[in-house]
Amino acid sequence: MARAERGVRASVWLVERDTRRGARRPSPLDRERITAATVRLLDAGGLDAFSMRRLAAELKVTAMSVYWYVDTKDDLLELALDAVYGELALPEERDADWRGPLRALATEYRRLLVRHPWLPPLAGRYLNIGPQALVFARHIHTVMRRAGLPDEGVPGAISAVFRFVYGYGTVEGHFLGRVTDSGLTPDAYYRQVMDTVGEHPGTAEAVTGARDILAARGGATVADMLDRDFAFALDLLVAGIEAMAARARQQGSALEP
Amino acid sequence: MARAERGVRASVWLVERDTRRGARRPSPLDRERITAATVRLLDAGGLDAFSMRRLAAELKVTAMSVYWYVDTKDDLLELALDAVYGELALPEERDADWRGPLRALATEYRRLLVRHPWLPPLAGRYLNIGPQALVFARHIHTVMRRAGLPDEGVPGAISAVFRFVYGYGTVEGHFLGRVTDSGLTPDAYYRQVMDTVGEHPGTAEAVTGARDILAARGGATVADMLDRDFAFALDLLVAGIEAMAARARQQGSALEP
DNA sequence: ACCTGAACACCGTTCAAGT
DNA sequence: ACCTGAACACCGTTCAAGT
Repeated sequence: MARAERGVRASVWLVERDTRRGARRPSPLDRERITAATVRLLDAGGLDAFSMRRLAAELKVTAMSVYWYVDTKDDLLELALDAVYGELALPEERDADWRGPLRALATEYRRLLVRHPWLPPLAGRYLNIGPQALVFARHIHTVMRRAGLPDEGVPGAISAVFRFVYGYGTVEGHFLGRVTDSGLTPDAYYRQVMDTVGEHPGTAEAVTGARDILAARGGATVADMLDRDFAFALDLLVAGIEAMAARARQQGSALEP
Repeated sequence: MARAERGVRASVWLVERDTRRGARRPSPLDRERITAATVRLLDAGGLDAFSMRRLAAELKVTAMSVYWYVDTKDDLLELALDAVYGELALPEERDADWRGPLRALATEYRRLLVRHPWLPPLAGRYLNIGPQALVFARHIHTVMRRAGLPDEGVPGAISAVFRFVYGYGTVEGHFLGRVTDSGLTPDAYYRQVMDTVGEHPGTAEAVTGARDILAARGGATVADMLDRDFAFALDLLVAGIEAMAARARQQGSALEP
């Protein structure tokens, strides 16, 4: 594999690739196949359980063969990271309004993060400049620029929405992962954690509030709660964008003679 | 160390502790000292570089001594996680308005995440029911309940604000970590990444937009940009909360005769 | 009660060697 | 051009043994 010679090695996506693959024989290995196997293993076992050796075993190959196609484990994870961005169903770019597409992007991103709980740590770790990530970023920019915000406000508004979704999806994904590990239903697991926390002297006080909230919501499932909170937060963010856009319009017109 | 006998082992904070420490002699080891050393090592080298063996070396003790005080590495990380929540300077709870305290909590949390870039992955991984985390959570609830939102909206609004801060601080912390690794100033690093990305065929197109944004902001430093975007997002969120509260008031009065 | 040493089953990665 | 095997310097954790 060609190696970057100079400067900071910032990402897989910034090193030239040899074009030497002549498909000279049907090798079981290439970057796509390796990346796909990586995603499969990450989905099945999570980030901690993933190793180059396990990947090699999955590909029925010796541990070191993979290193012909990839410089380091980090590079491989960066490839897997970008690959799953390709799963996002992106809305039509020509939509007139910004609200619908923005909600669609946020919802898709949330689903992606929950489906691949290993994604958030990687998305935080690397530069996210792979082709699929860039397409996603472009969509986000296009949509947010249509919201009527001042230009300087666009990056902040994007952060408000998509850092929120990132955080929300991260925590939700971990929660559901623990649920799976426990072998219980989400609701049974939630109740069990609440009970355990409630029994413990140091933490009991903290749950009484949570219990009240739960009761006030009238027997909704955990999944319902997660959906409702997400929806409310998204409504709040859309309302916030509208308010900031209105504020900018007012200030703009106040400056005119 | 006493072990949890039944149920899902969900957290260090849910196992009874023996009260057998009689301070019978000035041992160099106890939970606090071990936790403090863990935080020190995590701050210095990050999560990946941290190991039980390195920690033991730092404490001038054999690798396995630590296991007398702590069941697993996970438990230790959970202790470190909660310990740093104790660094948060929390606002007075009796403040009349909610806006100031909410901004203060968000800003403090952002600073904490950036100061300890190993914190986000751990905060995502564990249950966050340590004593310090609970104090923080109680402050958040108290403040948000004063914003005039309907009760069912409070969890969603908390998510909107603090999942955003979580995501923002995570990415910011990683960025500044890469800056430190590069040995460059934040601005030089940022320029270098932009240049490298701009030179690369696959990614070049993506930066032209970013360059324009940068130019439109008129020579601000990277640190300024991060602060401004965060401030704008926080304004947006406060405006969103106000809008949702107003909406609830309207619907409430519309229902009256 | 607290600490140690040896051992087990793993890691990522390098490097020389095979075909 | 692609794949292998042996080796290096690590991991977290168990377990029997020391004081």
